[in-house]
Amino acid sequence: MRSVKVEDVLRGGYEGERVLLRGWVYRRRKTGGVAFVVLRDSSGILQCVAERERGEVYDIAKKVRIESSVEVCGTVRREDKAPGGYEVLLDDIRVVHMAEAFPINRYKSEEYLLDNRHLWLRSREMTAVMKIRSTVFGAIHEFFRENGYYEVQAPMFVGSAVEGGSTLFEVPYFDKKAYLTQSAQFYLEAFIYSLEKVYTVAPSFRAEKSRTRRHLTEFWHAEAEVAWYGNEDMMKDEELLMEHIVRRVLAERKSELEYLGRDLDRLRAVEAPFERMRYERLIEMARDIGVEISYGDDLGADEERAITKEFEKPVFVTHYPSETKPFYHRPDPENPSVVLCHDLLAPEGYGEIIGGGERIWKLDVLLQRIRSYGLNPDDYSMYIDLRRYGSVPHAGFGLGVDRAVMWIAGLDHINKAIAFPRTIRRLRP
RNA sequence: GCCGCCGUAGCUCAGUGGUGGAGCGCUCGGCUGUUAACCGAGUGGUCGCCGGUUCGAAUCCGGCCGGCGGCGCCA
Repeated sequence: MRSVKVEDVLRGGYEGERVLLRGWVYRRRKTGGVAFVVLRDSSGILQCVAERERGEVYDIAKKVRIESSVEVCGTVRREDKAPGGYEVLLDDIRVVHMAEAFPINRYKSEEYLLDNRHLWLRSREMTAVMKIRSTVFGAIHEFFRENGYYEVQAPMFVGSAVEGGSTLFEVPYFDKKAYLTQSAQFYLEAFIYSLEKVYTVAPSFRAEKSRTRRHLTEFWHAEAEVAWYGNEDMMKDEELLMEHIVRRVLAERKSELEYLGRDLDRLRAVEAPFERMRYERLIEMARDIGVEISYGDDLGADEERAITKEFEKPVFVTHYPSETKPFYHRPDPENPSVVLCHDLLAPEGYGEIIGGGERIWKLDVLLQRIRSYGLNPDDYSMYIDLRRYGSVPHAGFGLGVDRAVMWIAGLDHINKAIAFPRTIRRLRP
């Protein structure tokens, strides 16, 4: 007999029929006359009933431990008292593996769940998040491929820094030192001279000793770089990308969002275009709501939260003072003290999920910038070289995919958005 | 890097100077339909580690280790 999925039974497709189901024991309850085994598979949970008259089936059902793997056979019937409205009256049950006492029970701390993430992964909550995450990654690839981008791959081992400020993880590399990449950007810039529109989805590593709910040391980075694009061109693709991701999740993962308690109307509001706001205006706005901040300051976490709570959908912040951004951003020809860059801030206090902008494409300007930032041009020889042979205006961006998942799923911590989070204090499981 | 908090049974916690506890889990038994079922019995400990104070330390003091939350830094 072919096995069926829980979700298909719950849709009513097998009412009155005998079915085979495979899965894990989610809950077990027993009374004198019947034993209930709630079965979990990748598609949902379903109540199965064993009646005492069944003898051996009942004896097994009342003894099987939570999270044991089982194969069951029985007849599907409607039952209003069962979760989901259907249940299976068992005529056979086979314990594939009797689980040891499962260490996670009704009482659980965040810390314990992180220590046991390999087991907590099978919870309904993590399952919902992982399904949403899968849809987000799929939607990213879908968007880029439908819009003329080529997918490329950049190295994870690098010989020197990409951005000056961020901290690098150092790893032994034979008789040399290597570093783990913090961004594929410089490599993507090399690809635009042949492929013009490129993207990559890969991990980035940052050795920042950040202790916040929005930071991972290893995070998934969706980055793109496009020849002949300016700052505004790039933002147009980004808002369409974010709209596409959110629409996909709403279309395919509604029940998972609802399980997580996400307010769907907040996501339905995410439609392009997004507002563009100059950094200068943002500072004024921050002052209007009582935040003490002066021009040239980078936005603190409190300020960012306060401001993004004012918005219904993501908002672009542009034209930051050049000293608050990395050296490679192109200065605004109309006001060289600011750069043609943008951050995309997610609403509801989630904050920055994208950083991007137009790159300096003229050799002399780039060399002058590198020097004025106190950096060594030798460390950027490849990057500089790209400005010597048919340089073109171009722009790019990087999306923190885990942050996007956190926002879309409405999670309160980024470590709930990734299966095995790596943070300053957590390297296992 | 800075500030704050926590560490006692497999899990969640109570115990704040005098013989280490409860609920859940697990094991056994009971109950004719449960909904994180319920009832009864049993099981379960390096009180994070090291040192100090004391007649006596889970409890007070010092150091260390591990973790959590927040800030700064960033996607």
